[in-house]
Amino acid sequence: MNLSTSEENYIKSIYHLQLAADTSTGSVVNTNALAKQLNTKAASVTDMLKKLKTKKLIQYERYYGFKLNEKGTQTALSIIRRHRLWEYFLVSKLGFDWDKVHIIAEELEHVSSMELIKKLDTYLGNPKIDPHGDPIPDVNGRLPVIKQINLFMLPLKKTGIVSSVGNQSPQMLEMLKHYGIGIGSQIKINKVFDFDNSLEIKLVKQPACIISEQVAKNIFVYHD
Amino acid sequence: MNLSTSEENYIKSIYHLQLAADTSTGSVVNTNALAKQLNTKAASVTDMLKKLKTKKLIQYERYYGFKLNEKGTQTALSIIRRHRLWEYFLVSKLGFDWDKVHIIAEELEHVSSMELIKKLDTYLGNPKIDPHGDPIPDVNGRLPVIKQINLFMLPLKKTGIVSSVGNQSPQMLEMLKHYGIGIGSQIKINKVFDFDNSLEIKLVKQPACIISEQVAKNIFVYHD
DNA sequence: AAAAATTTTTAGGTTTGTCTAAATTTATTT
DNA sequence: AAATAAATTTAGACAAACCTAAAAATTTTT
Repeated sequence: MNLSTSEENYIKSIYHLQLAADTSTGSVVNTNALAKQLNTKAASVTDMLKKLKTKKLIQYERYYGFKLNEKGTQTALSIIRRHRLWEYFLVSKLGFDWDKVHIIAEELEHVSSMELIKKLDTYLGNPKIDPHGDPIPDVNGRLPVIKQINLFMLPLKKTGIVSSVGNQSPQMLEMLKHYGIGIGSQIKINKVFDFDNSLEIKLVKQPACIISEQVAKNIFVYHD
Repeated sequence: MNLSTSEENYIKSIYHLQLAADTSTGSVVNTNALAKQLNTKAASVTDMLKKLKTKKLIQYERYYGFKLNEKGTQTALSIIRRHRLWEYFLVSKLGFDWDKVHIIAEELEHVSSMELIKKLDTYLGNPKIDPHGDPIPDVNGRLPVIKQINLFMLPLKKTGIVSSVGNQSPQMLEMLKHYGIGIGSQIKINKVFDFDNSLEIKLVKQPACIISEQVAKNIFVYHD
């Protein structure tokens, strides 16, 4: 099934709105919300909904709302997979800051080669979490169960892999850069100082250093 | 200047046709040739030429042919730069075979972020030649003067960097994979056996090995 | 349960990039 | 230099994706 960039954007937005939606209403999305999300007008949304219905990607009854069916959901997950893998690439390989990658990944995600995504995934080491801490769906559209915890909760001497950072202000980025902490960094807690809850941490190939409780609480690690 | 994917493809094709054209005619391109190259019809080309003229990217007088002006040429070189950097990435980092990357790079080249290309270039080590042996324009649209020579011509004990391969048949790819030779490999000639002109070569982190004259003549190296 | 407000859809247009078919212009034969 | 052929352009249409404005359906208010 070959989808246009526009169709893909609609599918992705519907997916995100469904997730955010009240499940009690059956995760049905409404036209205005989608129009707002996509920065377009309600009339345009209706046009596209008709097309997505004929392509059998959504369930849609006019005036009654709409939602992705199984095929649509799988399509959305595949697009999200591409988006998040590219974000991971941009941050971990090209050295972009977290907050700059979304717009670029938004373009890259529409490059459709299966082979490309397969090889990119392998090259990146099959990451499970993107730089914002969101899970990356696997080839089969399955979302990994993320055992992401606050660095503060990591048991002493156990290795965690930095998966995301809560505060993405330039100040925080500067500090993390200084400590050499980035997405994917292997990190261990050597000691907790009870006085102020600061932590002595150890990163691979770097001397141990101390970070404040405040910093630690903004760092999330992947830990199995 | 924000160009659509279609406009970019036209600009790129005109550039390539101009290069291939007889310079005696002033490198002027004709409508049918462009239509054929772009897999479209002459009428569509005429439509687009009008638009590219109003955007001041080409010189165009109806019935008299057309060519890129300075602005158009710079635009073309920027697109070609993106294309070739992506091809380099796909081969050297993701492990694609040379002959599979063109179609994918054709999509990636339209992702427009300047920052992305700048960082990609740095990440790849500012390559000068793409996997097909074609030069990669620099940020300012200057084409590097390529000192690409046949491996056979590389002076004994001097290091060359593999830049391209003449024969891209699966058989050749298999053989190169076996020897661990790829684009970017650092290669040295230890010895030439006069008997059959076979070469003893040495690659970084690999034991010396011997390749036939026939193989050597299909390998091109960058050497300064 | 009417009236009012909101949401959604339809109707009819616009732009981009394409097309076919016909009309022009240029080039080549004879 | 006509006649013929080839290349190019115009004219008019079409699909995709968007728009505005008006109509229809639903929901909320009174």
